[in-house]
Amino acid sequence: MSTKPKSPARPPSSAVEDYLERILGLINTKGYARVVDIAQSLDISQASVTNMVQRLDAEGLLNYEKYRGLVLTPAGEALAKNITHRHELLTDFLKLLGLDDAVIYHDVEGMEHHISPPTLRAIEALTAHLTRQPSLLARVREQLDAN
Amino acid sequence: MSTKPKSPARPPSSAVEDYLERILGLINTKGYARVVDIAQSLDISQASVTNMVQRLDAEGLLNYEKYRGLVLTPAGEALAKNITHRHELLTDFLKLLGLDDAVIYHDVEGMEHHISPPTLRAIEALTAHLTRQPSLLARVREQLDAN
DNA sequence: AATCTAATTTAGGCTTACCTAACTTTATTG
DNA sequence: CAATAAAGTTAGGTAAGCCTAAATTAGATT
Ligand SMILES: [Mn+2]
Ligand SMILES: [Mn+2]
Ligand SMILES: [Mn+2]
Ligand SMILES: [Mn+2]
Repeated sequence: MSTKPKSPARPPSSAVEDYLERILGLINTKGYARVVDIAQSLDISQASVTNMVQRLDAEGLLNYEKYRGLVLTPAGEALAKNITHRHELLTDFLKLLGLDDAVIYHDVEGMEHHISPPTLRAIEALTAHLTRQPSLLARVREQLDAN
Repeated sequence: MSTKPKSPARPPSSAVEDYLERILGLINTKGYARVVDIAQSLDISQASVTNMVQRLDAEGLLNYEKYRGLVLTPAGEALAKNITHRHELLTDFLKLLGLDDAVIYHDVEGMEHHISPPTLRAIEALTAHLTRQPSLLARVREQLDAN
């Protein structure tokens, strides 16, 4: 059987992607993701996190037991890994250009939600090739530092 | 005297940037931007456009005369030119990678709102240098076409 | 000038995604 | 094991951005 389409199945919102990305990150580093952890990590109130977690449960992206905890479903984990991949690839690309880490983080956190698969693949390929062209990168950074 | 800060002066939302960008575009191509033009062009209802236009007037980004028309203020025009610049630069960059026009348009329309000045300058410099490296670009596109 | 039509505005609603304050449940600890 | 503290939930709100339907205004047509 195929996965059941809850509705027309809109693409996940930026907020949903950010929650899933962070939940996966917390699970990978702490072993679990409690409401209070997610709230601190995203700088959002616990009440808002509870609300979103219940919604993600209803949408089949995670299993949530009230007052207990949560685990990502296969669908939720797939989305989480996907957004994480976009985040990492964009970060790698911008690092090549010698940008400040804080700037990179801020911009990536927004842009990651608007990159389609073809664009992602293109930037991935470009990043790989640029890594083998330190001379070109050096010239780019040189021009940037000159202002 | 300086321009008056209406409030803490948050950065313009993506919606505000999209409206301003489109209004400037319509003025540049048709000479004017009526509510009905903006609505058609953004595929948003006329009622929503009226609402936003009144808000942009209140925020000092354009001057609106009810039932008549609108003109961008210097502040609104500056913002409009700025977002337009981000749009064009990102488009130029992605065009280098040989992506489909529709994909480029879609992704740029989202990403343009999340690019800080340093990142924009870096991509600008990279685009300039890549333009002089057709061989590298050819290799990148080659790898992309191979899947 | 009265009428018809296109453009615009207003009124009333909806959804997403956040908030604070108050309450409940679970975990810790003396 | 009762009391306190921490975590989580619920209730009630807000603001941005959108919508449709029902006025209203302006411009064009007879
Ligand atoms: Mn993000
Ligand atoms: Mn991210
Ligand atoms: Mn846009
Ligand atoms: Mn744009």
